[in-house]
Amino acid sequence: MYAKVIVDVAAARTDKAFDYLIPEELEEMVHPGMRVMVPFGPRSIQGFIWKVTDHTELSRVKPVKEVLDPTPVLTGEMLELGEWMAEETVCFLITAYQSMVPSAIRAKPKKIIRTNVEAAGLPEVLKPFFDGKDEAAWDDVVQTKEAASALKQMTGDGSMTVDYQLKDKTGKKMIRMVRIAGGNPEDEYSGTLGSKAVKQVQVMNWMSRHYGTKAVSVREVQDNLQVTFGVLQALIKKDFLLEESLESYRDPYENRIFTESQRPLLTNQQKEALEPVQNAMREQKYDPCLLHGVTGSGKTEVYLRAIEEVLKEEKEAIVLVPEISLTPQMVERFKARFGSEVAVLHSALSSGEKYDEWRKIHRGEVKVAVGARSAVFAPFRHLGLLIIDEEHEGSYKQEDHPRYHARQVALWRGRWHSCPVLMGSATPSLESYARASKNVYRLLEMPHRVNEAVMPEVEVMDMRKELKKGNRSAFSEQLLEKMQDRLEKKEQMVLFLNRRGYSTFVMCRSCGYTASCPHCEITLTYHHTGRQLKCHYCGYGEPLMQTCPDCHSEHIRFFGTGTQKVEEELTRLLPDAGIIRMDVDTTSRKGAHEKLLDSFRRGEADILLGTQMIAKGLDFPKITLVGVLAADTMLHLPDFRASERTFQLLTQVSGRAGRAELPGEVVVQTYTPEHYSIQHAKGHDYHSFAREEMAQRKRAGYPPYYYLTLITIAHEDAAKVMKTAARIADRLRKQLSPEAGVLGPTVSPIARIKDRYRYQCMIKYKNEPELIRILNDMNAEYQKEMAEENLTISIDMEPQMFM
DNA sequence: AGCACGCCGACT
DNA sequence: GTCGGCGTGCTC
Repeated sequence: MYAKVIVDVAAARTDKAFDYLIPEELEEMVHPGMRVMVPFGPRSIQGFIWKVTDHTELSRVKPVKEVLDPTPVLTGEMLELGEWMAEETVCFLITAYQSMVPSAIRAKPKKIIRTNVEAAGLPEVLKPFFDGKDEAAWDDVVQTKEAASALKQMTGDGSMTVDYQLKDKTGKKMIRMVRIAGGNPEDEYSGTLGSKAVKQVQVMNWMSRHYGTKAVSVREVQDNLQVTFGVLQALIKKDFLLEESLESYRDPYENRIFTESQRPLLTNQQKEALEPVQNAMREQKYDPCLLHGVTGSGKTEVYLRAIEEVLKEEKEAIVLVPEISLTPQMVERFKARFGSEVAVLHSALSSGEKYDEWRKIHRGEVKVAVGARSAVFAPFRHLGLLIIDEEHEGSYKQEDHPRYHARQVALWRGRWHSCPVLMGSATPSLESYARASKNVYRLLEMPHRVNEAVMPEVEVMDMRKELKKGNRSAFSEQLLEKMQDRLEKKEQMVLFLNRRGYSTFVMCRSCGYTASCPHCEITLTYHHTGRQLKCHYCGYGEPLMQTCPDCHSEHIRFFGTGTQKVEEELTRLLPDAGIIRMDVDTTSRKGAHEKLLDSFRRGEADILLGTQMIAKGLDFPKITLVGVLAADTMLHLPDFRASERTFQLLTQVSGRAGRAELPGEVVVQTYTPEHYSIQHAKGHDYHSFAREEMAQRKRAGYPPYYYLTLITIAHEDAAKVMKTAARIADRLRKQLSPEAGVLGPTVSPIARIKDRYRYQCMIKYKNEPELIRILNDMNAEYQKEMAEENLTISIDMEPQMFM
């Protein structure tokens, strides 16, 4: 028998299956999807068994060295899904498979040197590394040239051998347990143990009374009886107790009690939305559904009810949530309803925690997986439902290889398992909305808020007028008045500004010099903490200059406004207000996010000021005012989705106001109040916005009318990038059908990142069956240049970002 | 991606 | 005459 193995080397030339002989004694236990160690050239590497066959075309194959898993880590479904992903996203097969398993199981083999000579016979330079043992770590030895060359000589004449030792990168967590040895515990141990061993008698009596012969964790015994481990050790030594270890999970939510609140009654529109999903589930039918429900219409409850149905059918469900709305509040709702049936996959978990959650799913110990993008690969075998909350979110698209879109993967899995896929949003992406309009997806509408709550009043402030009045602050007069009003009433408010830092750019007023990153074609942002200018792309930072480096004038001024500057202005304008600022700079520490929100919930501050991350899912009853300080920050980005994103953002943000009894109010400040995305957001009118935006897309030839593929070429040498980009564009124009449009090459919106110049080409097409093949051929042709000259050509099918 | 093989310059 | 530089090519 032979195994076709996909080896763990992400390179074009190794992007295929390699054949290995399965030794007879392993034949029974080898299955596709397991990880194996295989010899590969002079080294030993990891790989996935892709297929098992009884023949090979090759005359000489090496045998599989070691099987790493007792059961496959990749199911048959995953193996096939990976093939599809590799094809669709133009990535290596191994890259696709790697993205489907937790990083913890990608153990890196450690190189070990074993010496076959006596310590005395070792060269002086090598002696310290062995130090009495016959093993040393390869990485340590090759640090110095002398040792490395001595090593080379020793391995050359066979007096040393190099081995690969697989060490578990993240071990399973073990709990130390003890149990009473022998068949029957006694009633009273003071006789058997003697009266001197008071503590030991106490332990034995307590254990026999409470646990009989069952195992107890050492921790529990210690906590309950206030004894040290020494006491237990003595008992183990005397064979009164047996020591055991139990494999356990790291539970990030341990010590937290989730109380099931009263299950709310469904509204009629919720029932109507739920019904087709339940039907599809019962009929075991693939059925993609787009749930368009306004903010506050109770989409989450629909999800929860649909999952209840899945569990009744003894099937499993995946719930995808955007990373930033995967808050403890969100998790709590699922944990409260489904308890220990839920696994949570979250980027903030440690790699060990992620591994544990993954294993619970893999072993079938849980039935529901809630998580961000990568949770779409949860290794369930009997999926009954996939849910994608906030379906329109761009973060469902992975921005590095493999550049998959979780929505596409979810639909693929839904088809595989013949089950419904429920995509929910208050502001569906136009791609999905267009598909729903063409009945490719089933459209489910929930146009009303629960409890008849009214949509908040949205007021649009023209900041141009404020400027004319001489108001140069970040707040319009009206907004400031309303804020003062809320402070007096002791109500809470949220201020939203999609820009962190202090100011967008720093300019010299005398000569017009602007501070920009020396490595990227981007202006530096001033951060007040540390008085530094920072690049948000490569992390470069420098202290703020006192005088202009060009003309030496002292007229350095800040332009644009970031969260830090607004915070400063707020403390000046409203000195009595308590302010909490939330952005990547204040929430980078683990748990900081939650802490800030808790504090706001408890009413310890009046104003929550933040970026993107506060736009979603926060549900605080006392918020009666939401201010969007600069609605057009994202409107003028070089991205055809700019209007859509602005509309989505404004709608999400206004959804924060007035969710409970108190009516909410929204103030949107902008320099372009007439823009349709702002006007329709004001009117809470998704359909009109969609109609107008669709017309725009049609006119300009963008999705959903056309598909896009973005090709970005980057290199240190600007001339080389230009030349290569032009050659690629020519090539594509020749090979693609005349209907396909090739735009460019043009300079990328960010012309240089980390000292590399960037050009891009865009392909627009409707139907181009040969595209994938053509792109793969192109990759193959440039592969040499990419490997040798550090040229990168990245292919992004249906990109979400154009930077 | 590694890693070895192999062919040229500056040292004992 | 050797060590070691990194170009070239392969890995079942």
